[in-house]
Amino acid sequence: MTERRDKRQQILAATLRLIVTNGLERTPMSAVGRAAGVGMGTIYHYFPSKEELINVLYRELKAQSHSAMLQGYRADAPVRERFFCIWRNIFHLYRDKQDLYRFLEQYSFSPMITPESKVYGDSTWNEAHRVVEDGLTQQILKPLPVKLLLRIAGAPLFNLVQGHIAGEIVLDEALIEEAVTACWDAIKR
Amino acid sequence: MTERRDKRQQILAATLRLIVTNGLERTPMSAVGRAAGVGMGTIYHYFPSKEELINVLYRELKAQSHSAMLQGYRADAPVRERFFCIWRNIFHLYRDKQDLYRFLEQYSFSPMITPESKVYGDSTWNEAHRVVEDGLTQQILKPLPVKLLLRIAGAPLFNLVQGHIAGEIVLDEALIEEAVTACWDAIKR
Amino acid sequence: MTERRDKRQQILAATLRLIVTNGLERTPMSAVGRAAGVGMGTIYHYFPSKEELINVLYRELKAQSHSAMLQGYRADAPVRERFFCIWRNIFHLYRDKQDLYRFLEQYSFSPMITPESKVYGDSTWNEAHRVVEDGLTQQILKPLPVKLLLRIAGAPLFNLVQGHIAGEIVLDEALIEEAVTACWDAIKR
Amino acid sequence: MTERRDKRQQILAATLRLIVTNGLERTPMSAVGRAAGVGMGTIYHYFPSKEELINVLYRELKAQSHSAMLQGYRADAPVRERFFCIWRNIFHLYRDKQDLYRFLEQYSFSPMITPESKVYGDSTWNEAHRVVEDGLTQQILKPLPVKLLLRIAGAPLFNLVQGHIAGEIVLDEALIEEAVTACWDAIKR
DNA sequence: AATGAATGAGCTTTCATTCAT
DNA sequence: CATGAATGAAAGCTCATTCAT
Repeated sequence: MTERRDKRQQILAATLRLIVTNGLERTPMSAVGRAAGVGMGTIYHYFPSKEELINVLYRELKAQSHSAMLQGYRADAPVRERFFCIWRNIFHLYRDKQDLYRFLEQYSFSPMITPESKVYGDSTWNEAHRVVEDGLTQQILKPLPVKLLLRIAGAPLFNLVQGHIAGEIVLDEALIEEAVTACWDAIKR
Repeated sequence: MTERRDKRQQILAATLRLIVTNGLERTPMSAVGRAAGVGMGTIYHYFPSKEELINVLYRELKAQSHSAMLQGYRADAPVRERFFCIWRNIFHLYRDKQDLYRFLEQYSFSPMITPESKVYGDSTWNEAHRVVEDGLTQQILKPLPVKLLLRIAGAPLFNLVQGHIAGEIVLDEALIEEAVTACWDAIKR
Repeated sequence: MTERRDKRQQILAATLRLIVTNGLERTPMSAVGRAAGVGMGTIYHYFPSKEELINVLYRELKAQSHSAMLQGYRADAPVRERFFCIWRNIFHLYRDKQDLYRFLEQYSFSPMITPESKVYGDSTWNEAHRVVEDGLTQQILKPLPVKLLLRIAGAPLFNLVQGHIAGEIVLDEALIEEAVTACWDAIKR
Repeated sequence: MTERRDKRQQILAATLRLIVTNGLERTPMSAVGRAAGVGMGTIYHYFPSKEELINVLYRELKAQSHSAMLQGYRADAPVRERFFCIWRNIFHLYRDKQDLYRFLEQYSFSPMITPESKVYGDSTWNEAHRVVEDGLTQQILKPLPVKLLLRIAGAPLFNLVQGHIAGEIVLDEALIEEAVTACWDAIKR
């Protein structure tokens, strides 16, 4: 039983590693098997196809983002504090788990990710969504569509980590604080 | 010959169309030929390989962004006005040429785009870079690294158009104005 | 598994047969697969590329020549007898395994045969080399460089089999005896 | 008119050069055109196909061999002298025109050379044939089939030049003399 | 006569998936 | 459960040949 989960996890971990390194189409299933230390056919016991393997990986990473996002989160705190908590968490997550970040960055919009997975992925943002709604209700934020506010404030999360990976900037605690503040400033009244 | 340029342009146009529709790896060269109305081998008269074709396309689209970006731009205008001009232009461009937008969105970080092409693309931002520098000098903007400011204010350009394409929001003139304002608010003092 | 070696051998045999019949460049890998009774992809389990397949074949045939060459060979026999033994063996081998002969004849100097394979092949001549050296030491042979003597005496091995295949001459035992004598006469004092 | 012959010759020369360097199948007609300084289509004014081009080249080189072979040849000289003259000439020719040598070595038995060309090529040896016949009549040579004698004595012509090109031996005048003697010894009574 | 852009059949090679062991 | 040899469709690319100019 733990064996089973182990193999499954090994396969997922190997897939993530290989894909961010070599790209989706340059990662044959045989290479995944080799890197995971299992036979190629074994992968097909856990995942019916490469596409499904990728989609499962996508959803697991999204779930990981989701729980990381809510570390130390208190639903009863003021809007601004909740916003800062989530944004900080995401910055830390992406900065520290670059494989996760790179995968989501590159494949979130790939045709290989099915609409179902995308919908699932969107739900990751449920809590952020709620924060923004509350901010609107309390008239703390600009009176614009929620989706718009979320995108405006959320976009830099990806973009800045990219700058970090590229070596353009160094996302230390101080800079993350400035960045979150900027995100907040963008949408606050 | 205009003929010559025609064929080249037909190939590039067909490539763009097919790739944003089906994805890079599901766009065989034979399909490009068919869609462009030329023989498959003809593509190889104009581009030495699929990789180079993609990179040329990338660079041409970047160049297109660059010139669109500076429509109606006056270098002697105040910083805020220059910022608004560029940001508005990009929003319009991406919103109205969704193929261009989608391509850059999906493949800017693909391993198929060479580092040379990426560097080429970066120069597109020269003018935006200058605007931010001027803003810093005049103490209009937050005292943070230029690269950071650019990424914070630039990230929504992509992200919002995505929302527009997904049908989540409608990027009309009013909303673009709000969005540019939000971008500005994120980095202004 | 004997299975494994079987498939490998089937592929090599089919390759040899097809190449001597149709030529290297008119032998697609698909035809090799068909003739060997295996799928085309299977060939690539055993050989990483067409080039390597050809080189392996080349080396195996060279090794076959090598062992055939020393049938009934006695290293303590007189130089002349050792020379006759080796030369007779080669004549017989080439005459009776024309595919082997034709392959070596046509592709020994093809750019597809790598220098490494060529070096490997050369060692086949070690024993002949030794015979000639002994002949020089014993002053039975003309006082010329070993390499020169070997080439002078060795050249007809290929050329006569060619005449046999072309139907110009019939390499029966009597004629082989004459031919070996002629080779010997060419280099003896 | 001379123009015409010039272009034709340029094409043949370029073909020879490219083919011995890169191999027959890695020498596209476009490369021939480029190297010959003519358009690709022009080649087809002079030669109906690549195959015919190669065959014409083969026959021209054979003709060149033929005339080189008879330099200073006197049909009324003694057999031994005539033999030495022809053999010496061939050695010199091959040694000094290595492109010619390499081409004949590699492609004489290629399936691309038509039977007609091969027959033509064989006629190159007419005079050598006559010498051997005379040698037989005068009972100077071993009583064996002419074809056999020719091959035994002729084989080293190719093989030794190969050693020269490979750097194993240096075919200077002295060594050529020894080699011709060895060829003669092989077939003389 | 001379050109070289255009063509597409055919090549080598890859890889998701199956299945006998 | 686990394996990995076997498969063959499909990819990128080459090049002999044609033909409009």
